[in-house]
Amino acid sequence: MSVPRVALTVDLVVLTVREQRLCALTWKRDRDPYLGCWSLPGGFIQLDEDLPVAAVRLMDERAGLADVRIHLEQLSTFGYPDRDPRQRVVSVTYLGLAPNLPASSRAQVLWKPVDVLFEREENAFDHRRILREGVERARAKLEYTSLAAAFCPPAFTVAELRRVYEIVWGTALDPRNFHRKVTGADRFLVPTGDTTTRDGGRPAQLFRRGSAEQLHPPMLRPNT
Amino acid sequence: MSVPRVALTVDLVVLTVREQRLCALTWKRDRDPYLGCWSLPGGFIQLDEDLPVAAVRLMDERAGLADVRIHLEQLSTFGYPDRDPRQRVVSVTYLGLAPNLPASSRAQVLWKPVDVLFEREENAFDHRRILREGVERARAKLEYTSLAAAFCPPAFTVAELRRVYEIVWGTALDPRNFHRKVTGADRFLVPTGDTTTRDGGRPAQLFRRGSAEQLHPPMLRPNT
DNA sequence: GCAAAAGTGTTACGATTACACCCATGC
DNA sequence: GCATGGGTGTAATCGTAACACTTTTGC
Repeated sequence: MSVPRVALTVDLVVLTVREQRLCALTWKRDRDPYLGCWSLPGGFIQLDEDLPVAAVRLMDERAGLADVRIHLEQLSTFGYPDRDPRQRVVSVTYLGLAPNLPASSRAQVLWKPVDVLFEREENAFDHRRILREGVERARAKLEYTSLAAAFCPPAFTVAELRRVYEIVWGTALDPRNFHRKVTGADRFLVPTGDTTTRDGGRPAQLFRRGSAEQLHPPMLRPNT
Repeated sequence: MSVPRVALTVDLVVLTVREQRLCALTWKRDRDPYLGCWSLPGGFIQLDEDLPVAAVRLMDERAGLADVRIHLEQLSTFGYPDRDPRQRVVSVTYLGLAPNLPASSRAQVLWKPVDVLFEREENAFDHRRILREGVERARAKLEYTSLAAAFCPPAFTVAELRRVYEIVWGTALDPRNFHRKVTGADRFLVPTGDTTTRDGGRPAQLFRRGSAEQLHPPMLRPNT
């Protein structure tokens, strides 16, 4: 049986919160097509490699985030025929959520605020659309999962967690109600016993992520 | 540049509600591998064809549901190296939700209850896992979208819609609270002006789907 | 009349909101 | 002391769950 074969890439939407903005990891293209435009880090899969394995490998090779335990999940697969002008390329996309870390030391790999990527800079292929899907997935998942903590360092305060929600959603949240809700959610946060004054004011308790993956009840975005 | 190429299939999880059960469309394999086992309808993509286009084409060729306007959305992509014993095949999967219709007249294509497929019958490839993902997606989407109506005929009663929820979720719902909630949800249901006594008892209003895609507020499953 | 299913009213409860208020630190 | 942010208490409101009750048909 002879069947058509296509080239298959894995492309990564890697998000973090840094300097009060939601940022994505970008790769500045140094060859045609789309020379000089930003693209998402990614690459071709190998023939003996499962898709999540390829995503982890490319997170190392292209994003410079090796050995970082970050959340990775599959987004959509894009495959309309002319999305790459050279040949038929189908792309399986993955979403990664990372704490605020330096990216690769390569100048080609940079964190950029997603609003800048959406509004101003020239993008390669259909990567703006893929980025938008990743950002929307992240925004939605903060509501009903504990993934906001994936943007935080190992120990963090309730206010730092709240800032993640506020920055990703772009909305202000009441600090007092937020505190009550996240500390009351089952197995979301585990107190470390330490406190910090790094945010100023009265010392705040430090927490680490609990075992919960789903939030009961969910954190709902205002005005929806 | 030489890159590895893989064969790409689109496989379909097509669900309906018939005879009080949630059913999926199955294809009985007539050749090796997995001769005699059930599989999901699907097939290889063509080189000049977008993925959703291939899904629609296969819905016709393999599922026998041409010209039926059913909801179609992408599920995951599966690609671990040995999922097909013959060659590296990556499968992009789609979920389709259909009203209760006869499938193809081909004996090879049959509606089967999903609980039977999960528990008893021999499945080909990893199609049991794909089916499970489709069923879980459908169950989750009934909560916050208007997709339950995709299982109903063009005009339906509130009780018929409720039975869809009850069968897909496997839980009983209070008919009175359900009625209030769905008729109150913004643009979910539009009265046709007609009534029917096909369910017995007092005549029930007939509705068709409104323009809402998201439900505000959502329909929540009991006990979760 | 009686069974069956449609549809409405009502009350109790749980979660969310808005905001008053107190607490513990740095300076 | 005073500014800053951490954290608790409380009352109004909204949505839901449970269930009594009325309505309209077929037989």
